[in-house]
Amino acid sequence: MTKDKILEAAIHQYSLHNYHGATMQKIAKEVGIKPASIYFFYKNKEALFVAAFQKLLENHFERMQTILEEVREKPILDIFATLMKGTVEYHKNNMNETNAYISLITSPPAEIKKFLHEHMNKFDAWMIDSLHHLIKRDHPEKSDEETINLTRQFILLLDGIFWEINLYDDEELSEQIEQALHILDILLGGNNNE
Amino acid sequence: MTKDKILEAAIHQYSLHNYHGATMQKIAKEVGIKPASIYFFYKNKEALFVAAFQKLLENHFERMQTILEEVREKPILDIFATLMKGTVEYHKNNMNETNAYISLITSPPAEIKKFLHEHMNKFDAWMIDSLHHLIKRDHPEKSDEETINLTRQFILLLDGIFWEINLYDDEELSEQIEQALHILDILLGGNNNE
Amino acid sequence: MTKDKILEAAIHQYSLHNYHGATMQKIAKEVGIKPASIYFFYKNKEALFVAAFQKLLENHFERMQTILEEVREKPILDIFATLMKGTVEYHKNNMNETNAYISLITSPPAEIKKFLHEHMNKFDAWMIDSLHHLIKRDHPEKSDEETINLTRQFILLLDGIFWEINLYDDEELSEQIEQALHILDILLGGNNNE
Amino acid sequence: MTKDKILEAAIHQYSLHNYHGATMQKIAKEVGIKPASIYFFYKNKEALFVAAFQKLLENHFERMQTILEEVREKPILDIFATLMKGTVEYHKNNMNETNAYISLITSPPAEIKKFLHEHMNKFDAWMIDSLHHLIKRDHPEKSDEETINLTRQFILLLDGIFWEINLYDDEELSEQIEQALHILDILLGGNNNE
DNA sequence: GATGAATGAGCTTTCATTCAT
DNA sequence: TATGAATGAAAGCTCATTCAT
Repeated sequence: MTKDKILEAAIHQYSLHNYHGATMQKIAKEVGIKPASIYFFYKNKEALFVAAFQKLLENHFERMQTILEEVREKPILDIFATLMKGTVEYHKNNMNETNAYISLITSPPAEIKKFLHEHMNKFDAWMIDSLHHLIKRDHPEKSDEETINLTRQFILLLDGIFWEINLYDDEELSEQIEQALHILDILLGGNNNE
Repeated sequence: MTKDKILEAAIHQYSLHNYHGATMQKIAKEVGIKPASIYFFYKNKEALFVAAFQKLLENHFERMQTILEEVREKPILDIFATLMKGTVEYHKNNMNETNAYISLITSPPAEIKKFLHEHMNKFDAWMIDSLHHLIKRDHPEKSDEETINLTRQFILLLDGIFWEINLYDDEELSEQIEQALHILDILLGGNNNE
Repeated sequence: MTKDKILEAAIHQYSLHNYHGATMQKIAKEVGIKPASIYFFYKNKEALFVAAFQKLLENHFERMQTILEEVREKPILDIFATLMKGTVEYHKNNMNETNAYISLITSPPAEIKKFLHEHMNKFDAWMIDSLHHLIKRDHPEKSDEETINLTRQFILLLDGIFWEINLYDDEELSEQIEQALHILDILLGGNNNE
Repeated sequence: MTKDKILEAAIHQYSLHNYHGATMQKIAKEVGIKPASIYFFYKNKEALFVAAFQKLLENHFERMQTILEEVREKPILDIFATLMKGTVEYHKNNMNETNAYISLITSPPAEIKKFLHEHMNKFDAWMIDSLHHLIKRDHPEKSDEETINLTRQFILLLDGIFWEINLYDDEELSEQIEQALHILDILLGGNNNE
């Protein structure tokens, strides 16, 4: 559908050139229509991007949910590993969308700020809740506080890896993931691996 | 000096609106001159921003060096804590410049890419080298491999905290820093909880 | 059609002020539109003028063909006279376009140079061929070499007259045309006029 | 002297880009000074170009006088030939100045029009007078009218050659000069081929 | 649904010029 | 003599948007 193609093109152009650089011209060209036609579907540029950003955030959320769903039967350390590697892999393969996501978070247009905040809260709550539950499943001996802390620590490490996607090449990044997983192993009490 | 004031205004406007939104008009207004005057000092917008980005990266480097210099006499865990808190504090107080820095790293203009890469390498090498040396000082019993791993783990946690500056409010961020320091404590064998 | 009117206005402004002085503003004003509208039809100023110059040269060619067509039944000396007078008359009445043509030939913009050269060759070949044929018609006794020389001599005299349009007023120019025709009369062997 | 160098640079830039394209910037650069410095010598751009054009015309006049001076002892047909070849050679070697001269004549800036007209009259009178005298010297049998006509015819052919400098390459131009000299030979009654 | 044609606003940039030094 | 610094004006051009078709 044209309306969706416009949305995707908008995200793509935003990832390449940011809001001011993502012109209606470029978006239209990517879709294969004329700029005037966009106005049939969206009132103006602002409305288009509000829609585009919402889609972007929903995509991101759904993707993380899918990754988690696929590994929830495995032991918790494997889940941690898969989430990290899955995140990296996805972002390496979708640098454009990732950059758009980062741009959006670091300098969100005023119109989307409220929506963005709600999204981040929802996402955070979901992640903490899901992981909390899974950790408990494998480590019923841990207290609630311990479990929550572990969740937070995982998220911290995941965020570290996420940011380093921008900084390191593949090999270095793999090493950093190993470091993260090693830390998680220790935190889970598995450092008695000997 | 006008030339420097233009550079600062360029960084500021870039942090607020990104490259396309940082117009010569706005930059000139911030300096208190007319747009045409900018061209006396810089050939064109691109040249101005190449200069601005170089300055931005150098600022960032110098600042980290300063922070480290001020705490190098303290024990290593304090150094870790100070570096993290110093980084967060600086960025919280200079959100504009931080956002400019993040923008620059996540979507660097083609002209600055080479310079950016060199900078990141230099910065990384300096950080690893400095921390390596300081860890050795306090923990001479650790092997080189252990020390290097520890350095990498610290950097990973620091990057996590850095990215979370964008996501969390002050209180949550403090908690995350605590988590990070707790992990580092464990990794240093501090609370060998046994 | 707007697109054609823009072309004509471009030629006119070029004839008045040369390339740098023929501003999009002035061209638009002459057409009765806004400058931005020109860019709907032509990519930029350069593209507009490439098109304009091509049209100018084609106009010039067609005009000369028309003049020749109208007199081809008359004796050769009359043809010579008509071509000369027709050229002068046209140029006197269209000084702007003539000046544009002269400007174009004396300092052609780089983009049109190739096209210009091809045009001049085509024009030259056509003129030599046409005249050659007509001279033969009236003077079958002349050798091919003589005919070709005569053609060249006519073109030389025509070029002299063409340049003198810029130098002399009407009366003096008429005298010079008389001189030219007198020479041609002699060259055709008609100097036994007494 | 700087003042003269500015003048020369102005002529050169004018020949390359016409009045509007000959910027103070470019002129200054060619001289090796800053644009502001030009204003010490000339009130403004217009004043500079009035001076430049006057110099250009004087140069042209002097050059023609020099050429004539060098050959005045030879027979008249040689003088004709030398004038023509000298003109072509000079212009071929100084295309820039020639183009400036042509530009000036075909579209003179309003301020110089009066001066230009006077110059052309003076130049014309000088040429007719000089040639008239030299033809008489070699052909005392010719009437005044014949001599004047011959002068005019020579000028006509010279103008034709002059214009064709723009149109033809070296070889074709040489041929056209041969044609012109052949005509002049006939007009002088030289090869009364019968 | 889609677009050709048009435009006001605003962008980057150049230009001639000024003036204190 | 010469220039560093500055600017008003205007250049070429882009952009979001409109509207009749």
